[in-house]
Amino acid sequence: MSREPRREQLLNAADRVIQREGPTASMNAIAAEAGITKPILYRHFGDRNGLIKALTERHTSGLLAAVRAALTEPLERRDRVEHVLDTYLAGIEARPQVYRLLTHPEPGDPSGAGNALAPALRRIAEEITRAVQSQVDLGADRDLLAEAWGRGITGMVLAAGDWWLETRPCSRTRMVQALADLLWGRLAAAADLPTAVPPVAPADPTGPDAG
Amino acid sequence: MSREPRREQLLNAADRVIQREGPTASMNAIAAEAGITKPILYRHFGDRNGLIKALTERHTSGLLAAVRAALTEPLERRDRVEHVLDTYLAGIEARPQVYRLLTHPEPGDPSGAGNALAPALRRIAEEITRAVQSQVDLGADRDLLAEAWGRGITGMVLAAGDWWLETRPCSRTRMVQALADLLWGRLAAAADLPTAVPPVAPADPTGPDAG
DNA sequence: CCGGGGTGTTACCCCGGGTAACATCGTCGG
DNA sequence: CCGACGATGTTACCCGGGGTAACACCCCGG
Repeated sequence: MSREPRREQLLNAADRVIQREGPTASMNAIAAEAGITKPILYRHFGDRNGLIKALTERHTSGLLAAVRAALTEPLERRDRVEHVLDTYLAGIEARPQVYRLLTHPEPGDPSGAGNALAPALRRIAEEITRAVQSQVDLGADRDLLAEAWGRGITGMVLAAGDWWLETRPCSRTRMVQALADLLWGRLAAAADLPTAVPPVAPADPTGPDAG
Repeated sequence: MSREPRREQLLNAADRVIQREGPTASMNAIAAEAGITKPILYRHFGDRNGLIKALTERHTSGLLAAVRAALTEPLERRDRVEHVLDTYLAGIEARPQVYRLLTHPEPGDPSGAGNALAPALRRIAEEITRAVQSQVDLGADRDLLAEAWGRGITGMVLAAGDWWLETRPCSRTRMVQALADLLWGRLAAAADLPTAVPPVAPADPTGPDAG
């Protein structure tokens, strides 16, 4: 029997374990779930990273395709942005554990690691960059701006989405609005609040240094 | 001799090692750098997390204080935002390894882990939230918006700053401008590019061939 | 019958976090 | 002076996880 079908089975098992235990699931646990032992996993995937990569590749494709589609939707720009945001949030909402796997960079990878954006997210960032470059007239700075914004927007949605998933402070729709408003310069446009604090010490209920 | 001074020495050693090897440095390595062995580290810090926490606390205080100061600078809002962005970028530029330690969540922490924002960054996010709440008139949604934006902006700067540090595509000043422009709604305000691509065909970096 | 490519196993190595048990030094109190 | 305590430090070990070596089975085509 060709190797592919088995690979799929093993990936399914890995998926189940990670769904259950999160991205820190051990190779032993995954092997056990598949009803086998470690060396087989290593035969198929080389090392843990290979397994994770194969696993993320599967899920990434879906989310990435959805985002890409949303990015080229023929809508007003604001609506299109909202659509993209909603697509991402809906994706992470649907399967949180998978989402964690995708967004959480593998710890054990010292190869120029430490990147804030995991591979899957980097690809989303690239999509955004491409979309901005091809859709928005930004003058001479277009390349720099598109790249910086691609990363920036992705990081923004990552962090905000993470918080939203954890605390669920509002509906998805409202969250989409909040983020789109930020991107739309509402922070810049809003009026100043009557400055209650001169230059020093605000009355701070929580206390600045919690020891 | 009281315990504090030794603690400081050990933290200094840990600092040196991490400066050299990055956040993945082992406890053995840190102990060796300090000229001692592991159990002493554990006596002082409980576990690796305790060590890391103590270490980050030191560095966080500096960056956090700088950001906090920048957030309350008596400037035009745009200038203040730029000042905050510049403060952060300058901070991570000065000591990249420390920055990685601060921004990279500890992998082995299963306690509600997986958060996109490491503790140090979460504190920065809180500062931003507080600043927005107290300075900007956002109407009824103020709390939700301030919280979401605090996280979002932090994540944006994290991801974009990360990319900037790695690839150095431009000066710090220019990067600050790019991010401030994004926050100022330049993405929303810019004109559409003549849509050269109907539904198919990938983006063309040499310029859209408008037919 | 043989051989190769798939399946699987047990047993092991290495390394890193974490701990137990033991030895030493200096200072304070009787 | 002596003992006790609290710090210093040590060696040696446990555990668990990634990763590998060596061996065994099973089936199919030549």
